[in-house]
Amino acid sequence: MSQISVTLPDASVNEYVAGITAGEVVTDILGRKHGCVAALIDGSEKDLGAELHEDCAVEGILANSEAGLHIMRHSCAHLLAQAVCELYPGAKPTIGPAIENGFYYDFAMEPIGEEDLKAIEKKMQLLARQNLPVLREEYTDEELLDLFKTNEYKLEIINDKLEDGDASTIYRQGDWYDLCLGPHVPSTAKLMHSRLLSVSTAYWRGDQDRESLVRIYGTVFPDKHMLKEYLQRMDEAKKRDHRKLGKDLQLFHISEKVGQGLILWTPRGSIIRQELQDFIAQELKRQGYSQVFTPHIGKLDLYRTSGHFPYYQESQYPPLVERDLMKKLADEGCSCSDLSNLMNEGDIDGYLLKPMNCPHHTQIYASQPRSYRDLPLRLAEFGTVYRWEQSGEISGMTRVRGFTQDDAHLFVTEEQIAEEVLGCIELVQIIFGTLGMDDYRVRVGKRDPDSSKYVGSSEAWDLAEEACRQAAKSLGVPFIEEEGEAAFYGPKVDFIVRDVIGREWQLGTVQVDYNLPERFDLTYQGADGSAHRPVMIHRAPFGSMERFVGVLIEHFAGKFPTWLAPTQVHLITISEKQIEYATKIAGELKAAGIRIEVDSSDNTIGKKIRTHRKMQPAYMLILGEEEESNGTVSIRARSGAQQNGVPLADFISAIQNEINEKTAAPSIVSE
RNA sequence: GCCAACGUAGCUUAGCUGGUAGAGCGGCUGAUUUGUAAUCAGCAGGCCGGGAGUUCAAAUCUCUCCGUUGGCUCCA
Repeated sequence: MSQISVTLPDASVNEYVAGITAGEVVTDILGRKHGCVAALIDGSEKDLGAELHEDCAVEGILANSEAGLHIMRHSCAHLLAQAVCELYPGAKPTIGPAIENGFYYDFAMEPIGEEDLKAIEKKMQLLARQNLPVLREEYTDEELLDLFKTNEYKLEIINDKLEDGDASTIYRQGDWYDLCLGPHVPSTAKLMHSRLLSVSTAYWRGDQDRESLVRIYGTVFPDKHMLKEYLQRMDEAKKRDHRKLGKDLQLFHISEKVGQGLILWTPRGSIIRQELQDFIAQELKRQGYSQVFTPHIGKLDLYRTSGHFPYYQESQYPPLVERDLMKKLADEGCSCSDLSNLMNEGDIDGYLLKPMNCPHHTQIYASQPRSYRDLPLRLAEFGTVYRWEQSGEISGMTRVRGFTQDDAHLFVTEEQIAEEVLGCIELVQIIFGTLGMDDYRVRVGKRDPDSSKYVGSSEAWDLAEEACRQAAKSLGVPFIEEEGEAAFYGPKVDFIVRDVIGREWQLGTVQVDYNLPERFDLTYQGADGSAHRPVMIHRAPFGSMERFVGVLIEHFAGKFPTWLAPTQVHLITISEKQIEYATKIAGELKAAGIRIEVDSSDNTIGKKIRTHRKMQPAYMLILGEEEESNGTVSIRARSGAQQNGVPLADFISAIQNEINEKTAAPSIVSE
């Protein structure tokens, strides 16, 4: 019997009999309770059951490693499919990959509800307990086609693979098997700690025109404890949902009567927005921006010139057409599609709710002759724009149909691009830094080389993409470049943050645009006396006020830093005897510019604290006999920590300092 | 837009297979004057998302529209 040399993770080499399995090697080096679900053989992931016939390097993949979790999730998707197939004999499994934090599996079957998940879960547990070995089996193409002959989805996958010349294998557990490349855990017993999370639907192969399938999401962990911890974390996350907190803290409201995706900022939410706007306006002043204001609508022709009208018609509110013209067209028997054609051709004009601010800003630029000495010209506006988002996409404040961008357009010379893009990016960093948002990623969006939706010359695109890449590089944080993520008019640098449920939102964005200046024929006179074309930079550090505040609510879990808190200090009297004292203190705080609320009701102190905690003021001041006779206040922090007997003047100067410094969390009371 | 689930007072919710609504919180009114996460009592709030249908009878069944949620698709 021949021997093979197996290199171990510590670089030592062991001799084994050829044909030994990876699992046996792992057991040999780590012991029986090795906690591995698969193995790396010469760097590629394989089953523990894989036989070794040649010299190689072997390393166990621990269940609680990233790679190990991924394999478990994938295996658990199989377990789910097995359970579903046993419970619903008509169900046809399609695909079921591991995803971040879990897995899903899509089935062609009759719709099921959340309540059905329990039974499936139970079945999975049962199958896990049976400790079914998960076996890899190889078949010829013909055999594979035969094995899956009743499942047209699997057949489609197999046929695609055959076209690509790829071989495939199946994995078997008990009587059930699935087409899969693996690797998988050695037995279903590794999948005891799973949980099904939700059921929804998805299209076969993500194609709207194809069948819709039942998708079941779930997750799995190596032990009970990790599963519990994960579920608790998800639970916590749900409590932070800005849609819930927005209601509880009275920050915004969406009325069916006003319309889907249209945010009504209530007084408390408006304070946050206003503070943020003031903050950014201050930075803009420092960076040499000019404030402008432009109307909410513009002529269709403006957007024909900019290209937005033809490019993004399906995501715009329909144009407004003059009443008399409408009537005339109607009398002439003009149909809706005729009208649409007339508008497309430019034969009739109308007005559009602005989907962007840039076209308006180009007209401010063009309002007078510009010299190179005027550049860069930086025009800033909190501009409200309207986009007809698909109804199913609308959600809370993060995906809406009307929103206000903290927009600006910089008109620059080509030489100024790099520096100005950098300035924009720094602005984003200042904002994110101040708010303690450090969990973001940066993406340089480039054009998709295979698509024709882009405008402008290829040379201009190359230059612009390079400017964005350089700017992103200078950030000192990792960034990725993604093809196909550019706007139709130019490349961009996006700042993407995650919400508590793990969804990603694009917030800040900086975009280089060679296109609009061309389309609007914008020029400036150079030092050489001839006309040159400026370049436009679009940038919005928050992205939109709605989305930003939505994400911010979740980021702070409603516990805003003092400078943003809708009410900063709540005054709580112990009894009616202190009403006068509370009124006096309230007056002084207000005079100091602090946002307060006074509760002098006859509720018990416990009740009042309970009630006011919910609104998350930065501080509560407790006012009783003791405070009144000493002329002091007792400060209660959100945590419950308290500092008694503080002179009011001391508190005022401390909180003012905290507000001016935009301290990330209230910190006057030491814990 | 597509698929699915859901929609009962301001909020959270009870109401089984049809017999026209119950509660807690909040609100208001009293009593109470309180030292740190719910003082007691009383009162007022509902066209059960809108509309249509089936039925002697609909919050409960059917259809349709609106909205919400979870996904899919999309996101200048």
